[in-house]
Amino acid sequence: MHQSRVPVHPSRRGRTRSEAARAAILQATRDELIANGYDKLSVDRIAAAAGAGKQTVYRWYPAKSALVADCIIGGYLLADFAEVPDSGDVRLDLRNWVRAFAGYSGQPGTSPVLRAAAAAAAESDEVAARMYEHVTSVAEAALSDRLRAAGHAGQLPDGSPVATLLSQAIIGAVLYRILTRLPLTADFADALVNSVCGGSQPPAASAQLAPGPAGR
Amino acid sequence: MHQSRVPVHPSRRGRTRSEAARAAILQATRDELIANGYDKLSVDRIAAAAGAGKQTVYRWYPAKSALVADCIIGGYLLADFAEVPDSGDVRLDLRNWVRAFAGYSGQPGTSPVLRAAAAAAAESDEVAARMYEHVTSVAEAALSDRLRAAGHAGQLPDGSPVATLLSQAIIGAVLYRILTRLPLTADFADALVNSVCGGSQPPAASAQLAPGPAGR
Amino acid sequence: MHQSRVPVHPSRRGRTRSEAARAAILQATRDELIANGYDKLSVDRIAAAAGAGKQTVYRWYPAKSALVADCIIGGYLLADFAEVPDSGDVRLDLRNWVRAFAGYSGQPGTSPVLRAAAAAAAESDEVAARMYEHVTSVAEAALSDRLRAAGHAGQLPDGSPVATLLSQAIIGAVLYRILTRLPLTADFADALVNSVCGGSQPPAASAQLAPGPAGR
Amino acid sequence: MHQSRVPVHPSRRGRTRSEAARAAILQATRDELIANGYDKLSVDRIAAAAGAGKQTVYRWYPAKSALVADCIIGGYLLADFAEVPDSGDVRLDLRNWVRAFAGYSGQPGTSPVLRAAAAAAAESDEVAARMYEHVTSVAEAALSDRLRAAGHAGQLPDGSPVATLLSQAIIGAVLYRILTRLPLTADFADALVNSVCGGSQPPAASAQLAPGPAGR
DNA sequence: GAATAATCGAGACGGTACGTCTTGTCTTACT
DNA sequence: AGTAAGACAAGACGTACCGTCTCGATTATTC
Repeated sequence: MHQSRVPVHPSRRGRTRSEAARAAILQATRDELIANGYDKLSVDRIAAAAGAGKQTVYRWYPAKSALVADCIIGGYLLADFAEVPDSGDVRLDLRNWVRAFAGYSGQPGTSPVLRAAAAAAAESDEVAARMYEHVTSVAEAALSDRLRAAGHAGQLPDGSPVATLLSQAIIGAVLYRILTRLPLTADFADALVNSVCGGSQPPAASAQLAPGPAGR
Repeated sequence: MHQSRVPVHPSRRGRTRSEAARAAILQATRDELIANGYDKLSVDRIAAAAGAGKQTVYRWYPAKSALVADCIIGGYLLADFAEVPDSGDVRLDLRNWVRAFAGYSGQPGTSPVLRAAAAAAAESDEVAARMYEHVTSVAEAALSDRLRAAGHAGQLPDGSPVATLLSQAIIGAVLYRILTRLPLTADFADALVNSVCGGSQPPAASAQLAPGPAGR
Repeated sequence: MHQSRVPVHPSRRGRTRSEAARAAILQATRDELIANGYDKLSVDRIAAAAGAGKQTVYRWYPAKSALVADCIIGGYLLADFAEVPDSGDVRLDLRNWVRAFAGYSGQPGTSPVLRAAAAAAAESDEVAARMYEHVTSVAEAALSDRLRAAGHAGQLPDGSPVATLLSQAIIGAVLYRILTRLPLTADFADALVNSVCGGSQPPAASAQLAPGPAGR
Repeated sequence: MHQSRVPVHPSRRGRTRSEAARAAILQATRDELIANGYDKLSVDRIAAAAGAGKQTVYRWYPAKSALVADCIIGGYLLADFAEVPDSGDVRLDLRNWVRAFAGYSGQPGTSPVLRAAAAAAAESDEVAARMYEHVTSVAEAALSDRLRAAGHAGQLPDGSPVATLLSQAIIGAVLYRILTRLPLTADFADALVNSVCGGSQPPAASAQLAPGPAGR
């Protein structure tokens, strides 16, 4: 997948590429995505909305799917969930992370874009790889690191595979609910963390948590 | 979503709709899906391969996504994972279920189709609802029932929400690995179940863990 | 071209064919022709408008073009111009014939149908043959007979070829003006007859005729 | 003194339209027309044969009938019959003109195209107007001019209407024979001119009519 | 009368073409 | 060289129509 945002030679012959055009294109892509969804995306419409020529779009991105991938990767779609703070209480931290994501996904226009990301990943191996590399694996690693630390601290079963698989289970559950249109509520966040981390949860720590009934 | 396989009035006026044509269309869709993937699906090609006219395709299905949905729902794509046998050992049963799915997804042509299902669900609310209703919610319920039984048996934390969320976490983890192209191996199956069900602790430890948590 | 209006065996087994249906089909064809023109003709619409099934249409007529041909031949389109009365004055008789045709073609809905006849003849050799046989050759013969009689009477140059060619010239001129949308007025009728019969016109006879300025 | 130059295309922005593509489309249309006739014309086939996209066809021509019209107007179909030479003998000149047309129409592939022109004109008012403007009215005017000159020379009845109507009668007779599939022979050409221009009357009769010297 | 058979309206069928839309490339003139 | 505009080849879309086939229902004739 082509990606050369920074010119190799800062001063080269001819007109310099317009970052403004690129930003406008990504913004227009996001708008189109929210308005029409992934399958109705039209490069013509994006270019027109961005006030750019089609060639400019294709100069930056080799294909529509790459454009969508960059739109997501470039932070135009997903806020940063690469950080899982360590407060000492892993369940609290995970809960907050999932709650943050749930809150983010509840903002208008966000769900269509997340589903577009899923659709793009489903359709193209390259996009999937690129998106995994820059987005999901980052979140997965952040969760995994936090879980590993918790394992060392005795809050959870120790071991790298467990941390990795739990991370994937958490992200997967979120993904599943996005695709099935099940709501991502704060209650869901709590219940999810309680469930997947609940097996070895010390009763004391359990008491600390607000149980809040899980939405379906 | 259009769906009228069973005539409401057994004595319709015109020629009866050909179930054979419908079956041929679904079969051709499956073949196309395996060969080219969801985004390259062509109704022209499907109709030609099925020996059907395009109008016949559109008489049965209003859009490509609905066709794919019916292809999956109709059992043309997903073998039956609606059953989770109860051997008494929930971890064993879940492991076997995930292993079976992993093995199924490893068959040639299956992954593209599963990704197509994800893409179709991502693109259309209606298809997502229809697919959830007939496919994923069925698997989810099967897993959930088994987990609930395990909760009653004291093998896992009790409570309906826990069973539901663990089911979604398991399905979600599988979905996540399908979309990210991470391999679904038997080892993955084992590690996933161990992780979300509280590690591979011996039955004694298991008994230790589940004294009946705080409610639900 | 298939044509079996009269059953070979007046009493055969089974239900008798409905002449009412056939008449309704021709009437609906005429209406469609006037409303939409020849190229927009739809057998589906004709059948629906006639309250008939498509098969009934195709039981009577092998194809759309044959239907149009029969519609015209059967008198649903063209009134009878097979008669050229003989008053003794050939110019007067021709003038009246052309005037009658001009008047007929000026009736609402007639021109589209005449043009449809031309289009049908242009597109199909069979239809052209059938239409020539039943319609134009009849008119041509009627004109030709009258002209031949005039030749014998010394009013025009004698000879069969002259009569035939003049007939074709008269019909052709009318056809030309229909296709080019030039108006068919009474003045045109007079001027046409004066022009093509004018070469050997005795001055006395000329004075008898109202010259009336020819519309273009 | 400055002469402000106005470019024909005052700086159009995008790629210039390809006249080559247009020519290829017209050529392919002509070939299709000869091969299959007007009603079997397929824009898909034309585009494929021209090596052009369908959109390019529709960018130039709004509909099939307009394409056919341009094909004819552009000289791809009708050789030039806009000239009627003046040898002094009007019957000779007309005879030659009709003979030339008869010869042209006898060439293989010409008749289907002429009938297509008639069908296109019959089906569309716009096409009829366009075709009359560029093709038939030109021929009509050429004949008319020659006839008017003959009128002034005393070879025929004088008067503009007579010239016009005779022209229309000649073209109409030719059109009639094309649509009815009657052959256009040299004999027909001679007989037609003789008939509409007052028969093959002997020079004496001719002298009677035309006081001016008829000869050369 | 009962059986048989051709017709009827209705409408699905396999095909073909339509005219539109979209993709990714290419070609203009302008900056 | 980069840019906005937009034409280009290719090909899928969803609709319309053709002429055929198949329904259940409706007349007729023949047994």
